[in-house]
Amino acid sequence: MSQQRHGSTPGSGSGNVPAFPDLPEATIARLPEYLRALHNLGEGGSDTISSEGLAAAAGVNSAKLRKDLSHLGSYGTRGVGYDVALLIEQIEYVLGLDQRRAVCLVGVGNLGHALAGYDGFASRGFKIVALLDADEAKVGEVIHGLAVRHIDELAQVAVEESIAIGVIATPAGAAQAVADELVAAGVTSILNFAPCVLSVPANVDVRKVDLAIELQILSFHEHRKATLTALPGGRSATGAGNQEAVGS
Amino acid sequence: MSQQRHGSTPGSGSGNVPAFPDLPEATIARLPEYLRALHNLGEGGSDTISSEGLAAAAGVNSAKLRKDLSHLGSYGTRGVGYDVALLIEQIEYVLGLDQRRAVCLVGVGNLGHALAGYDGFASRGFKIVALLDADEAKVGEVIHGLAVRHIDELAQVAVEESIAIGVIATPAGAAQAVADELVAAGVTSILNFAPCVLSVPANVDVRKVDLAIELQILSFHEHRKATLTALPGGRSATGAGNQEAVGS
DNA sequence: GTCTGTGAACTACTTCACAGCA
DNA sequence: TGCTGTGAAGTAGTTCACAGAC
Repeated sequence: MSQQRHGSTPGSGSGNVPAFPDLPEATIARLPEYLRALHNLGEGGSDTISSEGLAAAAGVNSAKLRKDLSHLGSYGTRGVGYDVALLIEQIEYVLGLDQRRAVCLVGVGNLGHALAGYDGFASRGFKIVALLDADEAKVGEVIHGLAVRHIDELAQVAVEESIAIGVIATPAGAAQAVADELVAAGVTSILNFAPCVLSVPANVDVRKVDLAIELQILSFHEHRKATLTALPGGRSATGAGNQEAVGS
Repeated sequence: MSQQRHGSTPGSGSGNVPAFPDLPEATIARLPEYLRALHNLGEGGSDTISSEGLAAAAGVNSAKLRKDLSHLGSYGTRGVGYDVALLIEQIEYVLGLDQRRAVCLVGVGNLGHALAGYDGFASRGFKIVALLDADEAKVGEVIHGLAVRHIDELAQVAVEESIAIGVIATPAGAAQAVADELVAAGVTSILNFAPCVLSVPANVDVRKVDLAIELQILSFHEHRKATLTALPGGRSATGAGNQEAVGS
């Protein structure tokens, strides 16, 4: 959150590895969107794309896009645009997508089941390599080609499969215990679908997705729109912000 | 961020409807968290809770919580804390949860199937009242007590069931067409799980959840942590932000 | 002329620190 | 005294507008 420094070398001019850019959180959250848009454009055969065009494809304004990309370094050409292939490569590098990251999923209930088979993970470089559950009745069940193992095997699985990211899809009551076990097993990134706050050490990153919260936020806006249009001085229904994207 | 006025009457002394508070987006996104924490506390039997206590339960700091709640009005007592029941009622009112909002889900594939059965919706006041899909093979299938109907019936369903929120869980290629149909049917809030940008009129609110993006953000942080600890001058793994919550 | 990269202005959000009420 | 509510200060993020490379 503090200073932002782009691609140039850091103080202690070290090797050939580009210094790791210190990107604003908001930028990081948008890079995956740009990447997806670029992949779509790449399939369309374009070699280069203007900030205006890419911004439109990603649903942001062009000034924001240019500033975001400028944090990665200069990969555009003035008067021309950005080289699609080069930019894809660069964003994938920064996001760490050039290395395959193994994911384990804990909790194979209703939601976990769907996540286990979600195409979007595999198609974007993430592979679920282990399914775990506390319920003995589920252990052994094969879901999308992977057998469910018992949660007690977590530590062993984490080592065997070099788990990078743990996904928690258990009920809220079990989530903290699972998080503790993930942390103990050396996992430092957690995606939490359980509706609860997790407490973890400072070096562990947690992201939370709560589907009901999203609906509640929409509900607020419905309520707001209804109230404003019903009010005497109410202006036309053309409200404030729409198209809020998720991401901290 | 203009005026904040609590439950009392608005300027143009109209009816008994309290003026609708103009809350910052960031605050809105946190209200559901506070609500969940309050419900947990309420079950524990507490009548009042301090900002410190509620903040801890919701995973934020207490100054932020107090400022957020102050936007709703004064529902705390200095020297004591907040009345749990009163605060729950107030937050539910603002979020529009006192009226039941009907949800329709379009796309009953892998993910849609899970969403149809997701407990978290029902338990927090949202009822999925219709399932729709373009695939004739799926039409008629009963999922969690609800029969799948054909997407062409959308307009009819929207009226019959007074749909307030549409959830899109189709593949990316179909999402824009579905969004257009939802808008045409008068739906003004959309939750989009498809990995694509939707374009909608200004009065329609869209929120997007992209599960792969969440993983990519975590991947970035994994990459960052790995790079920093590997660097000569690398500081200890105790990184910057963790526990990022989703929400714009 | 075109379109990127970026200082500067602006807006939104967070945190501090304390006045003031119970 | 204890704790809320809130101005003021600080920080992060966005948008503008234009210099400068192609």
